[in-house]
Amino acid sequence: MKNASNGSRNAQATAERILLAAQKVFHEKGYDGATTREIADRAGINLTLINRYFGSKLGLFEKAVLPHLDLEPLLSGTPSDVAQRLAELYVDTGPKEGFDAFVVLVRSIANPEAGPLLIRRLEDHALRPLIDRLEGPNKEARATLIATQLAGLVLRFRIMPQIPLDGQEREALKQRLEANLREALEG
Amino acid sequence: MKNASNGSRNAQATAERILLAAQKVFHEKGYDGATTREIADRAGINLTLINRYFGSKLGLFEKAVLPHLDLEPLLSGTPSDVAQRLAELYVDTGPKEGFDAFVVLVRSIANPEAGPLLIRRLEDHALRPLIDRLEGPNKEARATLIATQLAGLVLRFRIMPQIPLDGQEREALKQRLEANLREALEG
DNA sequence: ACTAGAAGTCAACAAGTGATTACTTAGAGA
DNA sequence: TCTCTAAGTAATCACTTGTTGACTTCTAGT
Repeated sequence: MKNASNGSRNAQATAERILLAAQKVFHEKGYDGATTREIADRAGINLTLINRYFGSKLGLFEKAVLPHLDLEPLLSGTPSDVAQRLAELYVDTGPKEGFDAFVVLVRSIANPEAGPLLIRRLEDHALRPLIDRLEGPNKEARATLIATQLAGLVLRFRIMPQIPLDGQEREALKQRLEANLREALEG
Repeated sequence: MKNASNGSRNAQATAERILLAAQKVFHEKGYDGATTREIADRAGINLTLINRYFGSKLGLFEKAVLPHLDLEPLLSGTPSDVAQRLAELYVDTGPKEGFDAFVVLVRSIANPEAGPLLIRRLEDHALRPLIDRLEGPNKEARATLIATQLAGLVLRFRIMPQIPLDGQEREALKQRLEANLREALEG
């Protein structure tokens, strides 16, 4: 058989397990706080396989995190659609589990190796698509206003969710945010 | 003489030099990236003095950074004053030198020891003063909108200043931002 | 069944980290 | 001048981290 679907000794499946574990650990601890040993333990694989399959910790980071740093999928539809979608998504007092590349960005931006990669990726796959999506004058200014607003919300609701927010206040915030976003999107 | 004003062998002056060096290094590298050795070198003092005067790296962080994490000084005046001041201050394509506690916040938020300290401090000396300053309904929602917008701007202009912004776009951004801020401040 | 090569394991290194202990030196008060 | 305490220094520990090279085990193709 050419492609072993057996559980053990499957390089592709192993690499996938490493990627998934890496996403979780990078999400929780950031680049500096994440250790290759913890990633290996959570993936249930041997430590050295990380270097074998991804070259280095940074190589793993690039494969596990960078591709998911992308705003484009959220930008389809009318300005009203987009504003509503973003407000609903980013004013989120809910779960903190799972993997969020933008959370990883904030928690890894200080690292001198991961930081520049994240900034370039953010520029190419978040700022740029946002600018290109806009019509009318001052595209960059409006895109910046939107992007910075979203970045702040990531910090507030996904990184420091410990600070509670009343349900009514949350609704009010969502409405005001949506209005601001729509205005910036429409021009 | 009771208080030596001589250059050498002055504990207070030495502690001050350590604090200043620590601010710079924490600003540039964040909590994880900053090493006590680099702080000691830049301060021109012996490594062990850090632990003698501040107990630990975290103790130094608390003394050097936390007190400066404070939004209150920027909140005096009318809503228009505040909005204009904040827009001028945070849409800043200028220097990246010096010490900015909010930059340190972002670059250190991932650390499991420094992070919680920063969040608590931010809540008490940034969010809370902002809420208390507002009048009318939905104070928390409006304060959150303002705070998150400012946080995003810190990320955009003080942490990733590598991405340039045209002067005209910068002016447009400032105007739009100021309008948004004023609206949230006034209610 | 045999075997070559892929997949996985083991032990360890080299560098760097925060922190501690014991020692030396300077300088103000007697 | 002498001395005693505070200020400063040197050496090093204990630990973690990313990474590597050599070894073992499994499995697909013959």
